[in-house]
Amino acid sequence: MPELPEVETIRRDLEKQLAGLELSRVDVLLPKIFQGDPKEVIGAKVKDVWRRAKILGIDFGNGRTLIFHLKLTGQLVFAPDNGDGVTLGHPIPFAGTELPAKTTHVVFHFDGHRLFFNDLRQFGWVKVIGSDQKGEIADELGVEPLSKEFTAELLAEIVSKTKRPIKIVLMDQKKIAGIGNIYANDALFEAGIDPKRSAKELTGEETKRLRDAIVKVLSEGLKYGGSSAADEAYIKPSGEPGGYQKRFRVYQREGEKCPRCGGTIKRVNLGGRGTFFCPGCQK
DNA sequence: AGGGGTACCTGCGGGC
DNA sequence: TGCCCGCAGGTACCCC
Repeated sequence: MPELPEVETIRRDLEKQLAGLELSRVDVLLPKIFQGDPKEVIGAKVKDVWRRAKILGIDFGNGRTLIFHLKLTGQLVFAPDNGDGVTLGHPIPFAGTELPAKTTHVVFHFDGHRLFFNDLRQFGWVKVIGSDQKGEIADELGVEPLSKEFTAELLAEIVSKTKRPIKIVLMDQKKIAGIGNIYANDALFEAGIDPKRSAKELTGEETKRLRDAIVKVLSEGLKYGGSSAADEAYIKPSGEPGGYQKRFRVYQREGEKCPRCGGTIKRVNLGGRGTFFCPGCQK
């Protein structure tokens, strides 16, 4: 699922691919996922591609901005336009090689290229806003974990305010922005902390370890171009998968050996979500 | 106000 | 074989 490293990978690719291109046409195939008027961005040129938490934004020269949330199964695929549609060199999850596919909900036409928004589960969305409204989105979200503002002190302050399980807190976008299930599980393993622990009970030493672990796993996710595990939809705009799934520490590794102590990785349910950890070395 | 529960949606695995 | 049920999962929204 697209979390901070996946969305940032998409952003970096799209920034190069879309630079200076003019949007000539928008096909909205599933109206409920598109909010606002697509006509407001037609004829405008791409000015900037940005990310905040798991939200991706495309600023246009006319003062309008497209924002996307990929939720669980959203995909953005950028490919040269050969007329009616696009044939990819390799199949992508839930869409195959021919685009638009059944899961394609919006098609953005640029000079000689198309950007496809696909989403199997239809939880994701696209919205047209004024570029001056970007701040309203940012204000509702917590600290960016890969920014210099994300210090051990700030994390200590965040965890001190709630008794909820630490894993739930890591995934709370209003507190820390961009961490989802994959990186929450792996960061807690890296820090040696049990995901069920009450946030406010963490010691200063544990908070420091956790801060470093979050930065480490997110940076590693980014380095490998995100995570494209089995049954996950995420791919880069080119259609290529990421590589972090090969480096999962505990995520989706129930029953396997713990890479640190050799114990067995367990799965429990926390806040309705699959939670993976090693009882042997996460205390 | 923090926190718990539920809906949104589709494909798939398990059970019979 | 094939159908049906239940489940996964990020976030918004409702309610206590």
